[in-house]
Amino acid sequence: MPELPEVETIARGLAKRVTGDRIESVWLSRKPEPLKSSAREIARTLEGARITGVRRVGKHIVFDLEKADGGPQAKPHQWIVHLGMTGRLLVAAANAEVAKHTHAVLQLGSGRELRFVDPRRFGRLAVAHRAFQAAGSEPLDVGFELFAGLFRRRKTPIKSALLNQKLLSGIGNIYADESLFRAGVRPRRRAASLTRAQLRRLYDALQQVLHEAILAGGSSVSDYVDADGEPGFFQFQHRGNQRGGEPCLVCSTLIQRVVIAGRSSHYCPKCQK
DNA sequence: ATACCGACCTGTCAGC
DNA sequence: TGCTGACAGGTCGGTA
Repeated sequence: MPELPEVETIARGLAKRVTGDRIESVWLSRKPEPLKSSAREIARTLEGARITGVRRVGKHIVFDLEKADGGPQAKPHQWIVHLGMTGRLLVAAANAEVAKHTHAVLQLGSGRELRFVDPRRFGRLAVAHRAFQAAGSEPLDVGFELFAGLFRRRKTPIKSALLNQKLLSGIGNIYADESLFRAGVRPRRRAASLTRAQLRRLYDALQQVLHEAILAGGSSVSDYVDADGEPGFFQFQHRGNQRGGEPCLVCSTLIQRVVIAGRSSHYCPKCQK
């Protein structure tokens, strides 16, 4: 589900709830484990650590950890969570029912639990011991010149380029379509064929869309925390991303649905060139 | 080196 | 009600 604005919202919510808490113990499910690091390595890193912060890097959630052993010079420890399509992180009372498809449970010093639930198992857990970095540029930090340079001489459709995490980290199907709609650019256009003016519009649209979505709390982040507090359910207004066959909200032309790089893509044939 | 495409999983929903 | 097939906001590895 989650793209940059959703992950940002989730990370902020978690930061508020678990920063300062200590991880007493860790349970990881057997089965085909959705782990990038070994279960032993994850457990060893997390157990006994204090969570000093939670932040977003690309589509990853990074928990910064402090271990009792190291002084200020100690190497960093981080728990990295990628939610995939259906992953969720829940802060729950220890006695709350454990949801189906729960793959990890962290018992916290506060008596609560941090749980990772992921029905489809596209999510990934890992630990990192050096500053974790995304593969591509951070969409909210990248300047226009760098942004434009990413697409130079690239023959792939602009939609594919936007989804390529090695170029920009954090954009997914929804926000790619939405920013292309606002910029008036068809998703199949070869990336290198965009004019400078179109790149400018795409850049501005992307910034605008991401900021709006973060302000709205993500597109459809529903109850990512159960237990204590704010439900965090918002609906972001998509202008472009209607279903295929529905009329464009701007010009009433029927929205087309095509498949690009295996992902369904919606665009208005009249508004987008 | 680059770019498609299927595979990885489970759940949901429309249509019959 | 139950079955089938299409689809879901993501990534990876193999292949061309």
